Formats: sequence, structure tokens, C-alpha cells
Amino acid sequence: MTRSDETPEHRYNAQLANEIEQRWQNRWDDERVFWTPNRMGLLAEDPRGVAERPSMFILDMFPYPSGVGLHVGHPLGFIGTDVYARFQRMQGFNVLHAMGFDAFGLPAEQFAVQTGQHPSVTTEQNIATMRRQLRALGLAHDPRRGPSTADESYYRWTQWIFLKIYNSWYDSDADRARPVEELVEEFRSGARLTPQGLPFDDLGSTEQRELIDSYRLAFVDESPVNWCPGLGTVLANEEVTPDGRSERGNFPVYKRPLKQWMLGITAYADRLIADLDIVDWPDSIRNMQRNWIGRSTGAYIRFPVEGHEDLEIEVFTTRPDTVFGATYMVLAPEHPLVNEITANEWPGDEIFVDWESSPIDSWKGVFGMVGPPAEAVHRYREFVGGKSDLERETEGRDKSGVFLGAFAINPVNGEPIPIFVADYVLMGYGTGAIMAVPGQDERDWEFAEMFGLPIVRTVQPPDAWEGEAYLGDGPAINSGFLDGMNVADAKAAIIEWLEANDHGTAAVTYKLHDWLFSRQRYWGEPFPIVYDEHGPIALPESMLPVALPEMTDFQPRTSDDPDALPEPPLSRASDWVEVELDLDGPKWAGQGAGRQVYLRETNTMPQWAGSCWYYLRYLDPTNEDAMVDPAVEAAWADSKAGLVDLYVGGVEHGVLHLLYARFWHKVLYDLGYVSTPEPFQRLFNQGYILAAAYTDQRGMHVEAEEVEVRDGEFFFEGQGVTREFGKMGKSLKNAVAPDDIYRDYGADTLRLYEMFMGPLNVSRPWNMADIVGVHRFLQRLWRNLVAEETGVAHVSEERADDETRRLLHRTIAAVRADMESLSFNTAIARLFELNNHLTHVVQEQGSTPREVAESLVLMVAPLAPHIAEELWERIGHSETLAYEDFPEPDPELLKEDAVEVPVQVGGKVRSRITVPVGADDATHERLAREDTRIAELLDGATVRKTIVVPGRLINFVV
RNA sequence: GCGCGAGUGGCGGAAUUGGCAGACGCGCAGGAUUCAGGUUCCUGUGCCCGCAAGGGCGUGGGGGUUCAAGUCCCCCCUCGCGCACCA
Repeated sequence: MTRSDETPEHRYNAQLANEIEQRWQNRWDDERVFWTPNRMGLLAEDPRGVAERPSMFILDMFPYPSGVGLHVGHPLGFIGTDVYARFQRMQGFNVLHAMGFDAFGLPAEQFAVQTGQHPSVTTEQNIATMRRQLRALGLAHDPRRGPSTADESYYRWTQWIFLKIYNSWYDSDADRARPVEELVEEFRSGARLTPQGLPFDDLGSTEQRELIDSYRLAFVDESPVNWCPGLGTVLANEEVTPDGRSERGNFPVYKRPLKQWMLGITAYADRLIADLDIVDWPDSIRNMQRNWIGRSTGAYIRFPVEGHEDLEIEVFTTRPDTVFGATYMVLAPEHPLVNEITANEWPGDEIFVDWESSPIDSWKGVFGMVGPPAEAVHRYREFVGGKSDLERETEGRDKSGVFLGAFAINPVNGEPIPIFVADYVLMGYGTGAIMAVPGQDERDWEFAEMFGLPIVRTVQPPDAWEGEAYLGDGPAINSGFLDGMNVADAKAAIIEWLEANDHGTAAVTYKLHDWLFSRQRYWGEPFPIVYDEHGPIALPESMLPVALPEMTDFQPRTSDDPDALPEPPLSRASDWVEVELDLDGPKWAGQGAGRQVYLRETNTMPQWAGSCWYYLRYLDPTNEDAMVDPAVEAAWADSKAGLVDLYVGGVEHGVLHLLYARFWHKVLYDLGYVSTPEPFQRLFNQGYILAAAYTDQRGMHVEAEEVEVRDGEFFFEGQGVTREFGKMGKSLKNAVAPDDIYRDYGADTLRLYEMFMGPLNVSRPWNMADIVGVHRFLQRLWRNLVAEETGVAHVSEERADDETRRLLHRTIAAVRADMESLSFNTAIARLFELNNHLTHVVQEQGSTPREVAESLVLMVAPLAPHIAEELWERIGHSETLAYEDFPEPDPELLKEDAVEVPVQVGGKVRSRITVPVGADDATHERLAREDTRIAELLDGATVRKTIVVPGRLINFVV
């Protein structure tokens, strides 16, 4: 006898689940159930009449089309948004939910290189595979709205947005971006003066071009960039790890001055910080963004260099009030002034006798660097440049540096102060030079101690404060006219003095730098830019798209040699690079030169370009005349601060993608193409699915699937291995394929399990053994509504008993609240309780009352939509339940007549009594005292106090 | 070092404003069905003492506020994440 002979024919098992799931997925497609109508424009067809409902835009961070397929960790967020979207649709919203693909970029290109196929081929294949895998989950997406960023019909609009950015400048008076035409107009009218003081039209066309180009929000700049020969491309700061390697591939990254495209994101720094207050985002992400932008306020101060009439060192400080305590200066090793300032020979000691500090000879000796200053500097630079990452970590923050033999003059008191180079000052922040104030700065204190430099406190520390810098507030001391002022007043006073005496100015600096926007890769958006002998020229919109040329040799030239130079693959497409055009337009834009040969830009845009605006294209994906119809955008935006109602994705995009997308959105907002100042109103970070991973004695990961457990020990091929938990994936060899789960349980079980494991924003370990729990729930749900022997529904038209109805309506109220707050795990627990109760009802009555059956099915529908649709049909409905109203609780049935209340004596629960709802304190106390057990305990005791919380608790304090 | 988050049964996890700690699921134990195993169903299950009634202990550790603390305050420990010489 085999199992299947004994199992009832219509039991809900994997086989039946698979049948049901395929049938409903097909039906949803055939009937276009999840085609979301726009209120106007191209996608306005609205057979269900839902376009005028309130709108809700629910968005996932779209995936890149990976070649290895999905594992069960990937769709966690996708399932979460699908449950939420289905719930909101049933609450009467017109819900937009779709899924596109982030198809350009390194992962796709590297996959193509590995497989030896063209990325356009592999990308298309991978997208098809992923669409198939995602479809099997039953996600209710509008299939028309999922573009791939590598489609020509998509990236022509990425190029279009680039042109809009290129053709804009930031008007800091109006605090917004404006078209460059308006800038030209200001120059022409004289409202704005040209730097040369001449009328704009008297300038030569090259001068006009250079002037306007210097204002643009997209510009070519030669500056130190992150050059990664191992990838053959330059990278944005955000793509480089703190230890100087590429985030992708972990290759070393070198700073090299190279001509590259930059986007002027720093112009938006203050708005990017300020508008974090108008969105509903996790604090952690908002802090990460604030940190990354790194705004500090303070002042620039200029220090004259002794013996160089023409030279000044400019520093940035957040504590200008401490300038009287600046006893030395430090330049970053790469600072351009180092060579000019370094003295020819070491000075004598005599000028330092007043300071009673260590003699100059000892400074020279700290790092054993003898010989003339220039040699010491040279050797120090070698020492710093040769530090490996490992050394940097093990050495930690030990200070090092050398004296330049030169002195600056402290502008507030005329004191000569020695100048050092040291690697604790970074070229990339502020001006790359500092005034060192050891009395008020820990790092400077440490350096001063090491070199025996004088320490002057300029803020009075608290009593008994000794041996370290004091960073707190207090009255200024040793600071001339500032003495007695607190820090804030002293700052204001010294800035005023510095500005009046031309020694400095108030200033704000940022850690954020402009965004390096070009890559030397093939698989990306070409720039809509050509060059003549003077520089870049934007192509007119009519020439879009600039199609990526077909190339067989698309591979980047990578190298181990740090001195190798970047070589964009597109530069090898010579037929494409050279192009004859007649560009119509103004001379100041480089246009209007007649028909001639130009050279195309051969860099491509970074991966982030396509993902900066994809959510906008979801709104109007087939529009060929506009990125998005403004009326359509406004309808979905619906006067919120952020367009997207809910955006779900991983924390790893907390800075990069989310910052870049906000920046582009703000430019588009300034130029009037979108109606909200922010793209994403509510952001939610989903956790990860973790899984056991195993390492062998060599520390290598082994296939988790093949590990055996014996007596709590783990073995792989007979060898002992150790277990740890980590993010599920290829690298830890602990991935679980969704197909295996479909095969054994079905997609509804997988969905339900992933939602039941824990709160959506928390990472949780995958445990195969737990899955049966949710599968049993679906099985019981099925059995409660359908006879397993016949497959026929057993639903009665009789009214449910009072207890069942009360439970039903309590469940409805709780599930609604949980769904709203994305607490799917507790919503599911509530449904379990109701279903368990129903099991008893069915056992007694042989059927389920319809009112309970229908409500339960509708509540299950967002979570396990296939089985819900099937049950909905079997209990007598012909239409999909996707647009049915989510059940509403009856307030009358939420009320209880009486509640059980714990009675405490001395804070310990000793009994429970039943109290009518709404009873007063006295009644509570009387009923409690009537309880035999309580009466016993209170007999002979003195009740010092009685606490009554009506309906909650009674406590006799003895 | 700084910032953010977390620490609750054997496991995943529940617990509006401080008000019955451990919902729900897994696992485990006992029972029904079964020749048997598996499936399905029922009952029990924080730990300790006790036949039981009952009692004691219990939310990383220590202290405090309170009639009452997982929740609030102070100190400490561990783990995860982010930033990291940012002037």
C-alpha cells in the first residue's frame, strides 16, 4: 500500500497547491487582473473602474538580472510588498506595483564576460529567467510597467535626464536648479556680470562656452578620482571601501587625476539634509545620509607663511574660537603647498626658548628622519604611501609626521608656529590643512605630546581636568578679546574679527563631493555628448537615443599596474566614435558650427543612472513623448512630499542609490518635471534571510545542503565542519532554491513561511523544519472549507455561534492593524487562532458558516493568494477576490460583556475574577474581595492600598 | 572611538500608555487512528520543588524609581550594522 492510496484525493498538498497556483497565475494574466489604470494618458483603460480611487504606489528596489537565479532570500521584500499591495487594493486603493530590472552595470557585464556571450544576450536571458521565477510566487504586478534599464526605449530617457542636468545650473539665490538659457539671459541683460566685466555678447564664443560650462550641473573636470585598474574603470567615492578597495571585486583603488564627468550633487547638500525631515524613513538611514553628507559649519582662516610674502595656508575649522591656541599647523602629505613651503635647511632653536618646549632637533628625530627638510618630507611621503591596508589597521591611529622647517604666523597674535606634514590630515576634507589646537582637540593633543609641542588651553576646562584635550563648553581663556565668552559667542566674535581684518570667513563644508559620473565600461548608457576641439557639446533631444553600438570586443582593459590608464571600450568602436553632424543651436553651447565631424564621448554612465529614476517610468512606461506625462505623475503623487508611498529594500542602498535618486528627483523637481520634492515618502528596510553555513578545517565554506548532523556535530564528506549563520547566498554556499520549496509545499506555503518567520525588518534564520507549520495551516484551512474526499465545499448558510463571531471580528480588527503596520507575522498568528477554532466548529457541525468562511478567505488572500482564490471560487464566487473589500470588524462584536481580571496580592497574581465591562473601581474591589482565595489571603492582613485599573488588574498592597 | 539597533523557553518569535511574560509556530511528551512507520487529529509543554493543592524563581548582568518594570532611569557585558584621524 502506498501513501497516495491512503491520502484523501482532495487533500491540500504540494501537488494540489501546484495545480491551483498555476491555474490562478494563468488566470490573473489572462484576465489582466493586475493591470493598474492611470487616470489619463496611455494606460487609462479601466475596465474595473478603479482609476479614480485614491492612489497608492508601492515599490521594491528592483533587482539586477543575475545569471544564477533566485534563492529564497531574494524575494522576502517582494513578498512583503505584494502582501501589502494586495491588502491595500482590497481596502479600496488603486495600487501601482510593478517590477523592472536594473540591467546595465558591472554584474551583468561581468556575467557576460564569464560566459563569453554578449551582455545584451545574457541580460535578456537572465531577465526571462527571473520573470519566470518571480511569476511562480504569484506577485500581483502590472506586467506592462516593468522596464529594463538597458532597453533603448528606457535609456533614451536616462540620457534625456542627463541632458536636463547638463543644461542646468544651480542658482544659489533662488536655491534651485534653473535652465542655463536663463543664466545666459541674466548675463546678456546685465543682471549678472561676467567675470571679465565685459558684456556677454562681446565675449568670444569659446569664452562664452567656458563661462557657461563652468556653471553647469554636469561638467567635465580633471581632479583626483578613484582609479581601479583591476576593474579597468574609475569609481565614485561611494563605491570605494574604507580600506581603499573597490566595493565590487575588492581590487585596489588609486587616486589619480583624470578628466571625468561630474554631477554637482554638492549644490543640493543642504536640501538633501533638510528634506530628510519631511519623509518617513528609518532613523538609521537618515543618520547614514546625514553622516555621508557630513555638513560642518565653521570658518576658513588664512595663515601667512613666514618668509613667503605671497603664500598663505588656508585651513577650515569648526572651532575658530580656539585660534589663539593654534600652536602649530599640519598639511596633508599630498597638499600642493608642501614643496613650496619646505625649508632648505633646518632653522635654529632660539625662537622657541619662550615656549620652553622641546627643541627643533627632537622634532627632526622623532621618525629618525635626518638630512635636510626636503629629504625628510620625501621620505615621509614614501613611508605614508607605502603603508599597506593591513599596516594601517594594525598601526591604528598612531600619529606620525615631519616638520617642514618652516613657520606660519598666527594671524590673531602674530606668533610664529611650526608647520608639519602628517597623514592624520586628509587632503580630501576641508582644505587639506589644519591649524592644530591641542588644548581643544584630541588628535592634535596626541600629536603635540609626541613632538613636545606647546599646548595652550583656550577654553577653561572643569576643575581637575588634566592630561587631555577639553572639547566642551566653557569661558574662553588665553584668547585676548575673546576671554570670558562661551564657545558660541566666541565663535561669532572671532568670525566677525577675521572677516573685518581679511584673515578668514565663515564657511560650511561637506564630506560629500561631487558625483563622479563616468565609467570606462561598455555595458552602460552612452552619454548624449560629442566633442569638438574645444570640449564637450550636448546633443539635441531630437538625436536621442544615442544607441549603444554593437561590439564583439566589449571587455574592459584591466590591469594590475596602478600606472595603467583607463581605456573605455567604446573608444575602440571607431565607426561609432567619429560622427558627422550639423548641430543647430547657440554658439555658447558649442552648436551652430555647421556640418562637421565630432567625436563621441566614449565613457558610459554608472549603474546608478538607470536606478535613479526607474520609479518614474513605472508611472508611464510606454510614453514615447515624455519621460512621464506630468498629469499622470501628479495624479500618483497626490500632493504628498514623496511620490512613492512605500519603498522597500535593503539597507545596503542606504547611501548610494537613495542619495543619488533623491538628487536627480530634486533636479527634476526644480525644473518642473515632477511635482514632489522627494521621491520616496516611506522607506522600509527589510531584513535578510540567514542560513546555517559551514566551514571546513581550512576555513573554506562547504555546500550547506550536503552537511550531515550526528549528535549535534556537523560533518561534510566525513570531515567535521563548524557551523555559523550568515546571509543566505552563493558566497556562503547556503542558498536554498525556491523551486525545492514549490516542489515540496507550493508557493503559498513559501510566501506564508517567509512572512511568518519574524518581523519584516529583522533578519531571520531559515529553518526548513519550521515550514511544515504554515503548510499545515493551509491544509487545515482547506479542510475547514472543502471536503477532502470529494473536493466539494462544506459551507453552511447558518449564522455562526456568538463565540465564533466574536473571535472572527476580533481577528478582523487585529489583522487589519497588523497588515497596516507590515506586522505580517502577528497577522498570520491571528489567522491561525481563528482557523484552529474553526477546526473545532467543523468537527462539531460538519461545516463552516459562510460569514466566517468568506472573511477568513479574504483575510488570507493577501498572504496566500492562490489558495484563497481557489477557495473563494469553490464557495461560490466566479470573480477574482483581488478587488473584494477587506473584511470590516463589527464594533458591536468587539465589545465584551465581561472580562477576566487578575487579582494581585502584594504584586503577585493570586486569582482571577470575572468583572462586567464598565464596572467601577468599587465593584472591582468588592468582587475581588468576594473571591474565596483572595478573601483567605486578605484575612488578618492589613491592606495598605488598593490599586484598581478597571478591566485590567486589581492589586491589594499588603 | 562615535552613532544606530538588538539581547525574552530547547528553537523562530509575541507582549498600546509601565498593568496576567512567553500569543502563534517548530520541537518535545502522552493519547486516538494505524499491523507498523509516516500522515492526520486530541491533550500537555518557561525553569525548580511537590503525588497534588500549592509554592519559589524567571525577559544578558548589577543597581534604582513604582502598588506594579521585558517596557522608565543609572552603570556594566555581549552581539549585529554603519561611520571612522572629517579638523
